[in-house]
Amino acid sequence: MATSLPVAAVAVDLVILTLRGEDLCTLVVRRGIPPFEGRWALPGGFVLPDEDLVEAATRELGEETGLSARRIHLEQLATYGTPDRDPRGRVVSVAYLALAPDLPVPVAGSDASGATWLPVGPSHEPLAFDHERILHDGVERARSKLEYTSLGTAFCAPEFTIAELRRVYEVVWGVSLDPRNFHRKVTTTAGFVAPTGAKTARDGGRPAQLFRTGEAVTLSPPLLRPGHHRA
Amino acid sequence: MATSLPVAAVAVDLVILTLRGEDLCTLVVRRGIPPFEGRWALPGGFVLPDEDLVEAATRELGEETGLSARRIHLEQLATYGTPDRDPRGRVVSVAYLALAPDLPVPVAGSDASGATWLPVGPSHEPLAFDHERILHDGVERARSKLEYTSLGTAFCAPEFTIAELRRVYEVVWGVSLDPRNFHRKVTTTAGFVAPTGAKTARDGGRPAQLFRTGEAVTLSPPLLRPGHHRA
DNA sequence: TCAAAAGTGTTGAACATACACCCATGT
DNA sequence: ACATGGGTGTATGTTCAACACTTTTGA
Repeated sequence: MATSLPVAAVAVDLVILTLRGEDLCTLVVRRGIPPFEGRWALPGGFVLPDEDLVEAATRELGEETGLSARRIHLEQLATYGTPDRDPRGRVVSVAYLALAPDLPVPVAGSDASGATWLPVGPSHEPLAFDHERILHDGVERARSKLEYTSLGTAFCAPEFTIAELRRVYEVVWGVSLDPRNFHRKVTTTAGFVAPTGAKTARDGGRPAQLFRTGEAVTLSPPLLRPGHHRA
Repeated sequence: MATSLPVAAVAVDLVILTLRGEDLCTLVVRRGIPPFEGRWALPGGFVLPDEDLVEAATRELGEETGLSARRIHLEQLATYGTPDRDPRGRVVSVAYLALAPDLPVPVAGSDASGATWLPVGPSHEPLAFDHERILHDGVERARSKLEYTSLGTAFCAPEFTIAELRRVYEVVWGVSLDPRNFHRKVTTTAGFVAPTGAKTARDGGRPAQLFRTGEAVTLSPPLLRPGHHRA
């Protein structure tokens, strides 16, 4: 290719969402070098010369969480390429969205002096670059996908109870759902969840059946109708 | 930025969808130069050094259709960056999806020896590069968005009748909808369409009210419940 | 007067929310 | 026994697909 063609550095950035306690959290790393030194940023890095985009995202995900991408839902979110978004030069960043079950405290990446789970909310300290916007888009995508797909199971451990799955929706949407109707809804929707046969009493009370993620399912009508649930 | 950072050319490609007769069509240009010389390809081009991505897409849209991006819905679709997707070198392409009303026959772009509206179907000659996949993703996105947003109006002229809007859904989804229930649904959904007060009899029979696009609306439940309609 | 398309009214079925009620376990 | 959460049954209200019917034009 001629050098006259316009070029840019291509990066991937990750919005990795998980549930911790009562909060929806995203993984952030402390920047150890300028620009934005000392600020939190989404994990990410440059795409290698012979690497596919999703490969680069998978690699970064593994480096940051220490886990293989198996079991972790990963999808392309959007691409951000405003000319001045990175003071070092033209960087086009392809953002990926990952949904993960509650993971151990992350290990620090090589170019970051620390990593943590940041609760997503109206008031966290602003992220570096345009990562605030990327995070916002990622959370919106997750909320929206939970509404009309069976993706909520991506936030759960390999085996989970219906109550644990329900908590996912309650935290992500900030609503309170009726346990009985929720149970009926997800267990009667073909392909949403698959019973393992096992039971657990880890949540107290009567032991609950354990389920695995079913096939990916599109819901019509959606699981939740906005405005029909208690905040 | 140091030259040691990985670089790629960044392009935008456009999936421009419109309705012509009974077909959903996409704009394609005949490639005048290698690679893939003589094959149909999606319109697109490289992003200029100081240009935002959406700016580049808007510019290409204007060059190809001769129309300003006003009135034409444009949204980012996805980004394609497999290392070998372009034989000339590493090209990362950000695809945009445009939905347009029936436009005049397009003008040929500067680097293309012809342009036409290609009916989207199971059997058209395959497009250049990975554009077949991009087109597929674009059509899927359009189908999906019609289901749970009021975006169908983007396929209509500035003023349209409910019957014309209904035809959009029937063609895009390949179904047959009840005119009376469809009418009720879109006219009673707040913000979907806004009456202009005018009437037209251009479709024959009793004159129909004319409407304009309303605010963008998210539908819950969706406009169509799969499996509830005739093919 | 007839054909064609717009638009309204109505009804039976499907579905969702709310909640009464019973089940199975730990303490 | 009782507290805790799991899970089923059921009534009441809403929404929807189907279609009978009226309205308004052109031929």
